[in-house]
Amino acid sequence: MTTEIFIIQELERYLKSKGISGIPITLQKPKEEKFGDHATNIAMQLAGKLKSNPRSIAEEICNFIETGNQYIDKVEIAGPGFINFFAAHENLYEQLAKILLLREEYGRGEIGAGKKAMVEFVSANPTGPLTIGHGRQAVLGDTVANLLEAVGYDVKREYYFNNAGRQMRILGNSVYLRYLEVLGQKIDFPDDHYQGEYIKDIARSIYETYNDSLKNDQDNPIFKDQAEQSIFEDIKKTIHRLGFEFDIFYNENSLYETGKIDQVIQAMDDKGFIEKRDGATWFLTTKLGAEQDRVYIKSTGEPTYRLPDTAYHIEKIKRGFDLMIDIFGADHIATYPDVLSALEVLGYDISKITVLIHQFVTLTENGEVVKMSTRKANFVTLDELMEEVGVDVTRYFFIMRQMNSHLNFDLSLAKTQSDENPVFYIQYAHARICSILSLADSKDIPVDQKADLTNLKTTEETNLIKHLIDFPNMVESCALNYTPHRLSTYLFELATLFHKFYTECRVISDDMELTQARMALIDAARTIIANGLKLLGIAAPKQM
RNA sequence: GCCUCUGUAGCUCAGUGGAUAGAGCAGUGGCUUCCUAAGCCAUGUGUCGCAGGUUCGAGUCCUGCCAGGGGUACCA
Repeated sequence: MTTEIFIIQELERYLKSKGISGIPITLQKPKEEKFGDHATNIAMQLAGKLKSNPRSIAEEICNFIETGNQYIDKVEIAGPGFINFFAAHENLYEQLAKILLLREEYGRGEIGAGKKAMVEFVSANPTGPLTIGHGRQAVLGDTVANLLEAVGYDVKREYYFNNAGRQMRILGNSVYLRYLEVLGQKIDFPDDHYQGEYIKDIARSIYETYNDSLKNDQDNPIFKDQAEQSIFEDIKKTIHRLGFEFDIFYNENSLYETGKIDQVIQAMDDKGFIEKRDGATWFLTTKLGAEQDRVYIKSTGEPTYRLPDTAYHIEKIKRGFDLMIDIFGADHIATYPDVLSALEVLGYDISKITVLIHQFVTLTENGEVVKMSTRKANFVTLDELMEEVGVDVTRYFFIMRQMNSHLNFDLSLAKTQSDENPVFYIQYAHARICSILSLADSKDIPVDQKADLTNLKTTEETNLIKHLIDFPNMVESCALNYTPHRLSTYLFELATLFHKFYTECRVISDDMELTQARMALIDAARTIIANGLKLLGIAAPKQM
């Protein structure tokens, strides 16, 4: 039982006694200390309903609920009718002890227990190395998955890809042309082909194996296949370096092989949403209120992305997930509504599908915008970025901003001023704690599980405790609202509170009781920082 | 044109319909016989793009407008 839960129960008891229902009880954390630890606006919400003024309702509530116990110290009415609750310290200590008991498990929840979730992200076709744009999506997807796991879901990370089609043909031909170049032929390399240096590397490795035996064999699948294999290997290495693995690589091609694509067309036709026109097959989205119809199969016989995507989502639904998350970049914002509406036409429940859109990363270096494109060669790869600034900084930068804001990644700043980065500030708090604990250890002062926590009385100490015990709420809120960036903000604030505590309160002193209590406190802080950083995929170093 | 994201301090950005809108960076000045100064403290900065509306209460929700990003292909 926490103070928060106690307050909510008391307020529910009050509403019940008045025979009121349908009023949501919301607690908020006041920004200022003088307004207590929790506040509710319920009196103001009730004012209209009870035809009374908020302050007198608030007074009635204050008299109704029990105070002076282990949960609430006192209650005050303020402003237009806020009821401010001051948490009893007893409960703070109780929650703090819980952190030390549960350790790595503290912050984990049960909301998703027994449910299966899948997060589909990155999903870049194997035409080139992962770029910084993919990096944001990779970190976002992995962190969302971590958060869902933390609240109990069984989560699969899935990468959907297509190794057929026009782009892949161009990729194969790009390799072929570079291969001819290796053979000393002068070639005319088209603009729409893949310009990157990695294409030349692949061509050279083909030359090393086959010499010039393929020079008149432009259509040999070896060019595309070698490129795909080599590029995919690199992509997997990059992902591994970023600190996670995909559970499933789902090949779009399998949907053709098993006839799933044809089944979608057939089913859509049965519902009357298909029409052949101008040699193409159309999805009649105008029947659903759209401005124009969309092409399913081009006159060349090739499907557009909508068709396989729809088949893929049907498969996802059939695989029995309770929650399906798609993560797309802003350039795909127009692609998913067609897929979802097709699923609805076919009678599938799309309420379990959540589409998260993230905005682009703008890369700047020396104040200038660096344009990124896979086909043109002037991109900075995710690998190069990690090389420059490290994995921890990379992950932190990508997660620290809300996903639908445009992320400005200042490369020169990340390179040259990385020691002023907030991620080091958080890691430093962790390292400092480890340092104190190891010093205590060398003096034969162990962390005592039975330390008397009521010795923690200063403002710095109680502020730190209050923030620490908010961690489970934070994790749950970040997971359910898909706001992973808030976890980074939370950890930054936690580090601030710890550094302030460190400055004001000496941990190891002659007062053994106080020393033990403070060691318990910093041990709890270390645990929360480590748990939080783990969710972000960032290391918690013991020393820096 | 239509759809969509964004607009908050000099810069980069937080901000769950609540109380006097915050942090980092940049600037200035201070703090270390003592557990890591990668730290702490002090100092100043706002037409929350503009105009209406809803509400007891709006940076937050709604409408319109302005500016920027991204879509609006028989590309993905």
